[in-house]
Amino acid sequence: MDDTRWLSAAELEVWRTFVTMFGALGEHMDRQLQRDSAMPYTYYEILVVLSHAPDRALRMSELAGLRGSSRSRLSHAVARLEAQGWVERRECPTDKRGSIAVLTDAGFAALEAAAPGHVTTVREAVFDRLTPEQVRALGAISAAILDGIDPDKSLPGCRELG
Amino acid sequence: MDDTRWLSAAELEVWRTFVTMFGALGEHMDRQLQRDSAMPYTYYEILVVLSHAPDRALRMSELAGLRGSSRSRLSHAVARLEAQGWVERRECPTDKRGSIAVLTDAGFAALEAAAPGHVTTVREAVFDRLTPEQVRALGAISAAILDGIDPDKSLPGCRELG
DNA sequence: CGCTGCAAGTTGAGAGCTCAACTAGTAAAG
DNA sequence: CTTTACTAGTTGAGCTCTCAACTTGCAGCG
Repeated sequence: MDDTRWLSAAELEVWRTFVTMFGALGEHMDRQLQRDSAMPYTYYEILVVLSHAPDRALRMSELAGLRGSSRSRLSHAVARLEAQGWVERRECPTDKRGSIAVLTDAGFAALEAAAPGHVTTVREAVFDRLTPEQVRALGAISAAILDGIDPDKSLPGCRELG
Repeated sequence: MDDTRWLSAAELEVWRTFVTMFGALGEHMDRQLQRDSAMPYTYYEILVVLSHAPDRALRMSELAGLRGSSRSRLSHAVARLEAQGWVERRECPTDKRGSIAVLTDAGFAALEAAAPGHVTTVREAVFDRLTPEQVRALGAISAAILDGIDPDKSLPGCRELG
């Protein structure tokens, strides 16, 4: 029954540190955006993705895919963003089921206002604290873990089939 | 106005990969525990900390400190765990304001039942995917980031003040 | 003792997320 | 053209978390 491969003491310590950092960093980022720009991190990310899209518009499902978010979550989020006037929903001309989310000027302005504070927080909390080597390592480690969870979501360069 | 130190292209890519991994891993861990053991990851962690404490008991504030959780959050969580019969609340004999959370036998049993699946998930998602060197790097990186966010929470070995 | 200030913990409202239905439209097969 | 299967997206209930009060008790000072 118990063929569980438990963690070694060293692994356990790494895991505990990692998990703690995980929670603290997420909270830190979220709190900064909430405080300074009145939006949760998730919504910031939606605005970012939309702002990079052609015409600042994307179909809901594409947006969900790019963000690694569920349809339901995105639907709730966009409803909220629409109520704030940062995003608009339009009908999709080629598929009547579809919905297209468009970043409004107000949304773009909100993003522009929020970005400096956010980036500064990222820099101070992460990049300023790591050596260039560690930054590279973090990228590789993240990609490896991501690849194991959901190969579809991993960035280009994955060459394994299992 | 704009003396923001923006991220370089390389940094941005690391950040995006990291954030995506962040979200995916959290969701992955949470879903596994929710599915197999009917508890969120946060609650699992509470049970773990309690199980390691002397007499499987801790004051609320100590528990909150060890878990890096807010008092409010812990209070809600323990209320839920108490309703499930996994934790009991007792009065603190030395401080009538205080409350002591105690892990029940049922709670311990639930933890024992949940642990193998959880550890296996951690191993498969993280440790099996990284080289020993990457594991060490991850520990160092996590500690460095954690240290920057809240020095109080960082593990022993922090020797900076400024 | 009687204040004032602070710490421990709880509570309730509100926000975001998940999960499981559900609506509506597309696509493929007969 | 109808039936069936599937996809896009939304909705509502329930859960956890945050934030801001609020209650209760401790501690120090007069």
